[in-house]
Order: sequence, then C-alpha cells, then structure tokens
Amino acid sequence: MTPTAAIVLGLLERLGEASAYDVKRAAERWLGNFWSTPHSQVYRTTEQLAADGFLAARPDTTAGGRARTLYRLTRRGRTALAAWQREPLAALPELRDPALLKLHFGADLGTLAGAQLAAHRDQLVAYEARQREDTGAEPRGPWLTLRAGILHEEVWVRFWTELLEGAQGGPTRRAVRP
Amino acid sequence: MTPTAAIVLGLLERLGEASAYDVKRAAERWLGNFWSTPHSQVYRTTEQLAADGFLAARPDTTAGGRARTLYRLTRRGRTALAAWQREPLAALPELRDPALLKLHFGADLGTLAGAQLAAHRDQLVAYEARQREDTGAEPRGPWLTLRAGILHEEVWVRFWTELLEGAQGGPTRRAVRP
DNA sequence: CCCACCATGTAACATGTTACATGATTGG
DNA sequence: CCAATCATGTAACATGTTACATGGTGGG
Repeated sequence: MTPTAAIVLGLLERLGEASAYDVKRAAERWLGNFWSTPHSQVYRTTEQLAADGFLAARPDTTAGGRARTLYRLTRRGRTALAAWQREPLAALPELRDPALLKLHFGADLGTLAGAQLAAHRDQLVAYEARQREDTGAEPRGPWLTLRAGILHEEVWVRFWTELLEGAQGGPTRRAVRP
Repeated sequence: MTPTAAIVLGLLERLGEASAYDVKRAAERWLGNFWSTPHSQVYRTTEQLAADGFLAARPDTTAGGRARTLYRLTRRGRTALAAWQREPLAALPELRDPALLKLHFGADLGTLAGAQLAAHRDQLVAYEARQREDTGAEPRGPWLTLRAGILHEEVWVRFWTELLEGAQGGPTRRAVRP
C-alpha cells in the first residue's frame, strides 16, 4: 500500500463514486497542506487499483460532456483501507529541505534566509487563515494535520529568523548559538 | 541541478578525489540527518556528472583491493556548484509525513500517536547527543542543519503528545484545541 | 577456513515530474 | 465567437527504492 494508493482509497471512501479528477481535487483541498499529488499520479493509481480489484470502474454515461471513468471502492478496497488505518507506523519522515542543503554547503546566509523566511511567513499566514475556518465539526483529521503544518511553519520562521539576525551581526559574530 | 547532484558536487569539493562509496559515506555522516541518499543513487549520479563533464573520473590503481573509480571536480563542476550555492531559493518543502496521512484518514489516535511519539523522542535524544559534539569549529553548515532537525523533532514530540493526551481523555473530549 | 560485514557495483521496478494533447465551458 | 481555463487523459523521462551479485577482509 503506497501512500498515493492510500490517499485514493481514503478519498474515495468519503466521495463515494467519483472520477480521478474529483479525487485529485479532493486531495488538493484536504491534503494539499502537507502532501501534493499531481493528477498524473492519481490517474495512474486509480487505473492500477482498479486492475488489482480494489476499485470498481464504470464509464460515465451522462449525455453532455467528455467521456470519463468513475470509480468506487470494492469490498476488497474497503478492507485494505481499514487494514492500513489500523497498522501503527513507527517510521519517521525526513526534512529533506533543499534549503537545508544549500545551508549545509555554505550558501550566502542573508540571501537564503531572507528568501526562506519570507516564503515561510506567507505560508504560516495562509495556514492560520485556514485554521480560523475550523468550526470544530467532525472529522477532526484534516484540522489536526493543519495544526501540524502550523507548528512546523512556526519553527521554520524561528529558525530562519535566528540565522538572519546572526548574519546581519556580521560574519565574525557567532550565529545561532543562543 | 538536482539535489543529489548538488550533494555529490558539494561533498567532492570537500573530499578532493574520492570514490562513489566515499561520497555515500560522507553523505550519511553529514546529511543523513535530514536527507538520505542510497548508494545506488550516488553511483548513478557520479557516472552522470562525469559524462556531463562536471567530474573527472580515474580508475584507482592501488595494487590490492577491488577496482574502483575515483572522481574529482572539474573546473566546470566547481563553477556549477558555486552558481547553485549563490542562487536564492524560495521554494518550500512539504511535510509529506505518512503518519499525517493516517491521522487525516482517521487512524486510531492512541496507537498512532504512541508509536510516533516514541520514535520522535528517540530521534530527538540522538540529535541532542550529536549536538553536544559541536566544538564551534567551522564549517557551521552541518551544525545549523542539526539545529533545524532538533527544532522539528521538538514540535513533533509536542504534537503527538498533545494528541495522545487528548486520546486518553476519551473520544468525547475535544482533542488538541487548547 | 569460514562467516559476517564492508565495498563496489548493476538491474529492475515504482514513483514522481514535466510536458503534450485535446474536448468542454464560460466570460468577454 | 474567441481566448482562457477546466477537465481528462497520455507519454517521456528522472528520481528513488529494492534486490541482486560478488570481491575483499578481518575476526573467531
């Protein structure tokens, strides 16, 4: 069960019968926050899952409009999804941030930190705006992941701010060792 | 310039002439913290960079031992590396954490949060131990990225702890809305 | 001397990214 | 009615992952 497969199954459980495009939009809306899935991936994955019996495929026959395929979970798909949800997960993600690579290899601190700080600040503001839409309604999952995003953006802002202040103090001043 | 290419060039600048295996070990040691690069990637990338003229390749002729190839930066490689270091970078990384996917799709909070909390705690302890080795010597890059790792592990510990406490309060109690 | 592990690769496959194509829809 | 955008895919290529293969080396 790859992450993309889990996403497709999980979203189709919510959506009922839907097209690959619907799944892609739902993924953007609900997961875009911490996980992007290009549409080409979604098309490939629905096809694959259908071939493996996790999804049932059906051509959409509504008169107007272009031909397309609708998918829904089979019993097998439901079972696989439930099993995935139950499995614990001890693996840790990597930061894998290209900006840290540049930092490691001695990029100019002021330039890099400035650009990153601005971008992370914008992201934080966007997340906070989104969070204010939370009405407390179920399901909680999406809001919890949004909170994770906010906490991480906060530390990024802190991290790059410290570096920027260190850099402005001049190259001789010891950076970031409070 | 892909991230892996930048890693290979950056490490070879430090190492002088070295084998793909040496590069792989250096990557583990210096970047393993936030970026993993399987050895098969490193072999492929050195070969590619040599074909493109960024590296000079030379068979190692020391008597004993298996045949291997040694690489070093060409002038062109040095130039490309320097250009990459200068470029600013406004792109943001994604969290892309499979555990957040499970959380989003309604995994059991106690199980998931417990497993994640334990793993992140261990990681945090390991990073802090590593940080104590910092003698303040140059280059600072590696230590700065370690600090980033620590900050992020701290928020993960905080995040999963909150969830775990919320879960223990029972399913009716509102989780994580302090 | 044999087993385990380090070193050095190669290969196959899955996933992710980017680009191409093209049919509907809609706003100007 | 034309252009831009949405919707629906396909294709090519790059990257990442996993497995295989096999030569040295050092310890029991």
